[in-house]
Amino acid sequence: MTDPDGPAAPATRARRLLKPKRMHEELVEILATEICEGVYGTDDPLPSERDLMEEFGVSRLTVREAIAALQSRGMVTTRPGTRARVSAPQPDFLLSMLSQAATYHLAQPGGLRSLMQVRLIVETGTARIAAEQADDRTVAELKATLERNRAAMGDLEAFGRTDIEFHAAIARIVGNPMIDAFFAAVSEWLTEVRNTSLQTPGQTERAFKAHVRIFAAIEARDPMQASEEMSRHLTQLAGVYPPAPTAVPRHDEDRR
Amino acid sequence: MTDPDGPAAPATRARRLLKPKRMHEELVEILATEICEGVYGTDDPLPSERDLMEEFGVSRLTVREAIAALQSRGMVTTRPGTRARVSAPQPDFLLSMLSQAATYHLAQPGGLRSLMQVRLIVETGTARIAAEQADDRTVAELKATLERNRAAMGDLEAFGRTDIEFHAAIARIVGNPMIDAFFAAVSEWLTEVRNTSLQTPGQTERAFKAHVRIFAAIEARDPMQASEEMSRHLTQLAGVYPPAPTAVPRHDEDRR
DNA sequence: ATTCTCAACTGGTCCGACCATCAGACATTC
DNA sequence: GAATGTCTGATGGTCGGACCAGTTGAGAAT
Repeated sequence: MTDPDGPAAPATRARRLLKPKRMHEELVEILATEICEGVYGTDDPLPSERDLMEEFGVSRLTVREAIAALQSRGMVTTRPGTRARVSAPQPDFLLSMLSQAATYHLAQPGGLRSLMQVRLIVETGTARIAAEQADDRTVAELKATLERNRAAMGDLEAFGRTDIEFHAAIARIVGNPMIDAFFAAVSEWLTEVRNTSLQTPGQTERAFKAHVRIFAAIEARDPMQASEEMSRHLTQLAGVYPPAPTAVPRHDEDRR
Repeated sequence: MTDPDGPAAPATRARRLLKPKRMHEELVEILATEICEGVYGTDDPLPSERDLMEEFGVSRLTVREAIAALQSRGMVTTRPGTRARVSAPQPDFLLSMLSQAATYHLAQPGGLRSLMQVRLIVETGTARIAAEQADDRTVAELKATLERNRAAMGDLEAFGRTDIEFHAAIARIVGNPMIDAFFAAVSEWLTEVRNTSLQTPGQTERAFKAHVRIFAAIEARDPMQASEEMSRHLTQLAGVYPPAPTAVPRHDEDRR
């Protein structure tokens, strides 16, 4: 970066085997580090493109590529006519990025099993805390989602949607944004799997009955019972989930 | 994108208030969607820059910015002389990106409390499963980490490190990569907080004793006891964690 | 004090140029 | 026939220049 004539000094043997880092990547690292260290706080503008070009002795393309990369990570926000500004992390953004990883891992052997185990841990723990912390208002809200779930029997799409709402309402009782985000993410990642499993004969009835028992335990402020009912529900659910998917056909070299 | 003469049709009032999307962002969306849909599988090359320029009628800069953005998200890998290739999600990469968000949220009021609650849920659940699934080999490994933790008494840095190892060994008993990743991430995010709390008089002794009790429960294959001892340990730990941090000074407009 | 104008700053996108790296086809050697 | 070397075309990395659209703030006008 301070030596624009080449990416590195004369290459040693070991250096030949490593991928030389692109200049814009170095600039990304520097700027990202400064952002994380608080040199630039949220909503602070970064230096202008022209200033960065001059300071680091690189072309405008290199600067723009670095800004595009930071923007792509949600670290900065760009607007025509003004400098890029540091942005606060957005949960939506992070979840969409995790989705790609999640989708990939769900396609690996054992991926769904791993996620269901994590889900079992988190949702049973959440149900327990919800039963400890529920008040009359949150119980009423949870009951409303249960009624909507009941009304959706016979309509698979609506049942799946209200199923998600029921689980999310339990998370909302706890009032922890990280748990809310986990619930939202998992329901998105499991969309296909859920739709498939709900088509199993009798599965919507079984799921609804489990919801009724979970609700009753939370209404009764019984943490152990809530945790056990949720555990039973998710264990039964895991039993009707499809086996690990097989490899999907690969795209060939031609585009279309 | 299909109309390179301008980003949009004549602006309506509502459109004036929205941020016009940059062309390279549209290209990122198209390519990211195609990657997620499996049009390009892992290790498949994307079209060349020149092909993308021609197909979408944009400049090379626009294409390069889009590729830089995808690379920054870890979705593609670039190499001079060959086309960008789709890469499998790398856990290290995702964790480092989540770290920025986590660090930000930990600095918000209630952030640490939220994380500790999630940690309580996940680590008690993990301890319970570990007690169910432990065999002689994994118990011996856990015991080894406990002995190293004991040997580190009096050396705060080493105690903190072996503390992490002890918790990670519990996760390893379960053998779920997502849980392993969660443990690794949280230990990183809590580095500062941990170092501070271990300086509380008597805290290393209390932590070590809790580890002994947790180990005894897992050795005895007692899930309920393991879960309870972990819950006690983390609850006590949360009690010595520092209060929410105050706002940090902002970077001013000048660079240095 | 408020509003308007304008110039400077800033980013968005395009084009052209040159150089380094890679991969595959073909020739040569054993 | 298999292994190795050479060369060429494809490809990416980086630079510079150009032009246009958007933003902001200082100064003028009311």
